[in-house]
Amino acid sequence: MNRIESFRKICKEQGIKVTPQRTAIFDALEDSRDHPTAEIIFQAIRKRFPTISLDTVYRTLMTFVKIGIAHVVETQGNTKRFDANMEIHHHAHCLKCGKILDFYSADYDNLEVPQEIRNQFTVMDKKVVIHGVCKKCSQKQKDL
Amino acid sequence: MNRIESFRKICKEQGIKVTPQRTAIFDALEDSRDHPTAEIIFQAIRKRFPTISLDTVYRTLMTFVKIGIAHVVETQGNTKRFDANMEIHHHAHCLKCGKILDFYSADYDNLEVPQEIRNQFTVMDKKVVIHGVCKKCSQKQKDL
DNA sequence: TTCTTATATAGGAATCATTCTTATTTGTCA
DNA sequence: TGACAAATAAGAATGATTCCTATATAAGAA
Ligand SMILES: [Mn+2]
Ligand SMILES: [Mn+2]
Ligand SMILES: [Zn+2]
Ligand SMILES: [Zn+2]
Repeated sequence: MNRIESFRKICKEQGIKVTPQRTAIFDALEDSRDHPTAEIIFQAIRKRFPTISLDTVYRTLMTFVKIGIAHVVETQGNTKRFDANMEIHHHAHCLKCGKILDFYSADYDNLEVPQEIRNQFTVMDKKVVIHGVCKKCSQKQKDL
Repeated sequence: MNRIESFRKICKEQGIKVTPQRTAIFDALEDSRDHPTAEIIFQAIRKRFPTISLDTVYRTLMTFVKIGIAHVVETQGNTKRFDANMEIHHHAHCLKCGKILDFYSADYDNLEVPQEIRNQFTVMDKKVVIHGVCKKCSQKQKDL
């Protein structure tokens, strides 16, 4: 079963329609491993889909989050960024250029949520976020 | 040395002026343990400081981040939230009401950043973010 | 204390991100 | 092949943040 077939299946299961827009947005999101914004997805799709509206992109991405095939990434910024990588993983953010890198760590995954929190929250997700400056940006700083 | 004296000292060290606006904003941020937005700080200060501008609040909060006396909180949302709690700690977010709870965990703090990331990033900060639904919001759901 | 000047602020306009409204179109299923 | 609920396009509206610039002021020098 290829990507598109599996997407159709998920839509069926969730009772939402398989539209060309949704398919294109899903495709674009899966293709990019770099946590794109709605605007970036919009621009990417526009080439082959000149009448698509930015609103549809936002709406669709949030639909994907609701049905569990995408995540909104935690950021300090004012722009939502989306992630189609649904494996358990963690993020390293560059505070200069905004790049977000995925990484995997069994140690991190196995951390227990403290009892104190489990008493007060129904936990759905747990993620480690690392802030720093990437190599490229450090280099740029030195060059000045 | 009280809060205001220590704030004056930090400003001196960082070479920025001690203005009544900055003092009031710092005070308001320290008073709130609930990760307020710039708008909330603005409204709180406005009472005693009727001419303060929202722009000053934003600018000042970002100055505090730059000189290391505040953090921008990681969120999925489109509004910046600020944190004057500079101790090492972690966050639990309620996805329904947006509440952000601090928590402390030596286990979390002691996690090593993977070599893979240290090779590519100068790490400045590491934080665990837990997503879930708080008690109050779960209750509300049931009541419907 | 007074003067000087680099910084900071107020206020409003501008910009960017996101959501809403409504008329139209289109998957889906009988 | 319809019927109809759901989805989309387009543009307006809203919300968050930043920019512009004239004015005010903190802080060090005299
Ligand atoms: Mn990711
Ligand atoms: Mn906190
Ligand atoms: Zn970078
Ligand atoms: Zn809640």
